[in-house]
Parts: sequence; C-alpha cells; structure tokens
Amino acid sequence: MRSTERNGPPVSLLSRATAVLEAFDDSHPVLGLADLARRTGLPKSTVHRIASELVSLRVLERPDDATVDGYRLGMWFFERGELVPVHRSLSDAALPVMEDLREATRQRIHLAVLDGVDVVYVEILGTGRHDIASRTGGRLPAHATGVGKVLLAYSPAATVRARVDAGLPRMTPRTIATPGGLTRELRKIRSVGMALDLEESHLGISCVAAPVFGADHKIRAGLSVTGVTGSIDPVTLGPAVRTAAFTLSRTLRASGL
Amino acid sequence: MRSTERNGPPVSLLSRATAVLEAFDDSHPVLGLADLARRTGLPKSTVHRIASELVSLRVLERPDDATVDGYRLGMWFFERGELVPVHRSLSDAALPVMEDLREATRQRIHLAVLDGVDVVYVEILGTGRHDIASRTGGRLPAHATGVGKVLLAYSPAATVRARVDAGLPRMTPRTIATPGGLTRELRKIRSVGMALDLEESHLGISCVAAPVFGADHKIRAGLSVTGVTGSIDPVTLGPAVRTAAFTLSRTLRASGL
DNA sequence: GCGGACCGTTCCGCTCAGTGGAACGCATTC
DNA sequence: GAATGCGTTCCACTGAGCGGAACGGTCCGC
Repeated sequence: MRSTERNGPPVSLLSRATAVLEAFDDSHPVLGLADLARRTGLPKSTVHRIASELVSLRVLERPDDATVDGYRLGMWFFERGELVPVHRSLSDAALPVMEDLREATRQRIHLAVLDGVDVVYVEILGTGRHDIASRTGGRLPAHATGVGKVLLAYSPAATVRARVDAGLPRMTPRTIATPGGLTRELRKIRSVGMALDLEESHLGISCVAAPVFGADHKIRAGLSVTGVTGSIDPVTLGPAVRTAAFTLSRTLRASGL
Repeated sequence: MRSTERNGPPVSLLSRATAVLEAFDDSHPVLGLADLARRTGLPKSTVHRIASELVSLRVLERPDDATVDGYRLGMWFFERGELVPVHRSLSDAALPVMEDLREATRQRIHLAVLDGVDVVYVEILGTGRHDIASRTGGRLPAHATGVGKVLLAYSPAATVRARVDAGLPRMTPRTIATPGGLTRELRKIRSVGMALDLEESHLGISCVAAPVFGADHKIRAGLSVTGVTGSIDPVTLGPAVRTAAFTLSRTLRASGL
C-alpha cells in the first residue's frame, strides 16, 4: 500500500469529499490546502475545488478575516451532529439519570454505544479537575474499557468475534489482550450484571459499568462511573450504576426506543 | 418561488448531497427516500443514488436489520461534529467553569456563540427536571435570548444591523421587537456588563447572561444562568455569572484562543 | 538580493461520472 | 382488482468534474 493512497482508491466525487472531511481529526482540527491534498492523496487542484465548494456550502469554514488561514469543520457540522438519532434520543433519556448518578457519586459519568468494534462516547458528565482522557465523540476499542466490555457481554457472539478478529490492542499492562481472557471476562460480567475496569484503558483510572437495554430488550448502551483508581469502590458504586442503568432501560422501554 | 424548488436551484453534486443532509432536522430525524426527494426537490432516482452512496460512506445510516427502514444521520456525523473547533476548544475551556457555576446556582448553565444573526448553543449543563426548551446545537434568533443580547452588545455594529435587517421575530410578548428598543437594551447591557432576559425567549423562563472574550479581546461567547422566572434573582446571580465569564475569558486569553 | 521551496489560486480541453425519465415489483388501501 | 405510494433498477446522453500545468505570493537560508 502506497503512503499517499488510502486502502480503497477514492473515486466518486462524494467519496472524495468525504475523504477531505475525514482528514480532520482530533489532532488536526485545522488544515491548509496542501495538508488536505497530502492527507487525502488527491491532486491539489481537485482538493481546492472540493474544499472551496464545501466552504460555500458552509460545511467547511475559513477565517477569511483572520491572519492565518486554513480550513476547518464548520458549525454546520456541529449542528447536524447534534441531531444524530443515536445521540439525541439516547442523551435526552439518559441525562436526568446521569445527573443523579453524578450527584450521588461525584465521579465522572460516561454513556457510550457500540459502533462496529469500537466504543463511542455519546455523553459525558463531570469534566472536573483530573483530566481523564475521555471525550464526547471519542472512540476506543471495546475490549479495553468498562462500558465496552459490558456492551460486548450482551452483544451477539458475532460482534465479540469481530472485535477479536480486529485484534485486542493493549492500552495498559492490565488490558485484556487474549481471546480466551475476553470470553471469560464477558461470562463473568453477564453473571454479575456489571463490568469492572481496573486501569485497563488508562493507568490510574478505573470504572464500574452497567448495561442499558432498549425497548426490544437488546443492548443499547453502556453506563459507567469513572474516576482515579483510589476513589472507585465497586462495592458501593456497583449498585448505584446498576440502578441508574435499570432506570434508564425502563425509561427507554416506556418511550419505545 | 415554487414549492419544490429551494431558493437557489441545487446544481452540483456536492450541493445536492448537502441538500439531502440538510433535509434532516429536529422534527425529521428519520426520512424515507420519497420524503427526501420531496424535501430536496430532486428526482427520486437521483436521491436514491446519492443517499445510497452516503450510506456506503457511513455518512447516513439505515437500520437494515430492523423493521421500518428510512435514512438517518450516522454516527460519522456525530463524531465529526464533536471535532468542530468552535465547539471543542470553547467547551474544553468552559466546562470546568460552567460546572462550578452550576454547582453554585443549581440552575441550568448555557454557553452559546453567534453564527450569523443567530445564537447556537455550544454547551448546556443541567438538563434537570423542568424541561427548558434549549438544546445543544440549537439555534435561536440572537435578539430574543440573554446570551444572544450579550453577544450582540459586544459585537460590531454591522452584526446588530444584520440582525435588525433579518427581522426581530417575537418569541413571547416580552421579546424586544423594535430596532430602537434593541439599541437601547444593548447600550444598557454594555453599561452594566451583563444581560437580563425576563421571559423574552420562553414564557416562564428567565436568565442572566455575561460576555466571554477571546485572546484578541473580541467577544467570543455568551455564558448564562437560566431557570424558571421565580428562581432567577439577578442580584445574586449577576455577580456569579460575571465572575465565571471573567474567569473563562482569562483562561481563553492564557491559552491564546 | 536572489534562488528555491512551498503555499494557494486559476486555466482549460478531455472524458467518464453523474443524470433522470421510465419501467418494475411489492405492499397497502379503497 | 384498480389505484396509490413505496424503494429499486436500467441505460443512453452529456456537461460537471478532472487534474496537469502554469502563475503569483511569501518566507526562508545562502
């Protein structure tokens, strides 16, 4: 595979435009034309045309009045992003419960869903002092987080297999990195109805997570309480998280989600 | 203007794709093919092709396994939306301050920026009991909200004029609806350094707002405390909001935003 | 001051990606 | 069983998109 070529050679205009938009990420929020051309592997003039049109459509923005220019994702994106059903419907139902849980535990509360073999954080409460490196919209391998493990534990076997096939990258020395270990862990999670994550995703950070089910009784999300290892006591937090997750599941069932 | 035609006839593929994506809104989170064709004014087969490709690019999603199908905005959108600089950089800096303010006042905290002549909510804390109809990513005319007025008060005159030219729609009987009234209000806001909103955006809801400035000393955002009218006391809340806004401005200045 | 590197922008003839009317199969509804 | 509305597929036509090349600007180090 060439360095300039992505895995599939981008052909149609739409796929090229998408590639341009995907060039922006956490560590590259602002990109110049040349950067974009490099990162997408597209000719400069092509990128220029696409990016310019995206600006005129208000999808991308350019601080024309300012000094240093460069393209960036526009407000348009943020507004649409907030309308995404998995986020909105879930968050609307979850926020009250999450706030109660935050109040009761004074720790950081996470709500996440499964997307493919990864966990995506949909809502986070309590950005507080210590900076835990979780971000709304952030993505982590499912096997390495509390919410991820609880999501896998109640997902079809095919999903778990997909995660194993995609690899079990080690985030910390305590990350579960073997298929057998994962299977055993998931069985244990199902038997107790919650998951523990003792520094498996980040050193010094632990969490307790519980499953949230939708109206169809299928797993929909994972809810967790996260904090620095010393302050996370599974014995007291476990019941709190499980209760909140049950409440949320009931709310979802009541509104048919 | 025809009913099927938007103001500018959409021509290029990109603008058509954008039109398809913009067909989704707060009250239409899920749309079928025919709906999309109707709302965009494009031929059915064209929409089908575009939407299908957007699905294969993971921009749109379709619950293939479920019963009722229809297109919806995908997680892809949510993830990108969270990366939008105006949202991310501001939120990162603001959340700690907002949480303190929330803790101190026990009311709902809003952070909003100006986009054109509208206010867009970038971050909201405290979704609590009473449902105030504000939504992250939501958009309201600037003259009719506390944060909006404070943003206008410190914006260039051209911005205020643009708002007046776009009209001053009445949201409640107390909304400021005349250019003169607005000018007077903005002058008053500048003199006291904060804005009051007494049921101007929603009946029964009031708020106190203060300006947040960036490293360039230009207005960047508005910060507000909002609640049911009875529980909002400007005398006590005013200093709290202004203090928080000052703190946030200083944080932004320190990190050069 | 000058050559070179790198940036964003513009031009323009070639061609294939995108177009959309029409026809299809399938549920619902009357 | 005719009518309506849905999503899907087909295919001959054509202009929207393509991108190499050339241009003008700024910022270096020599």
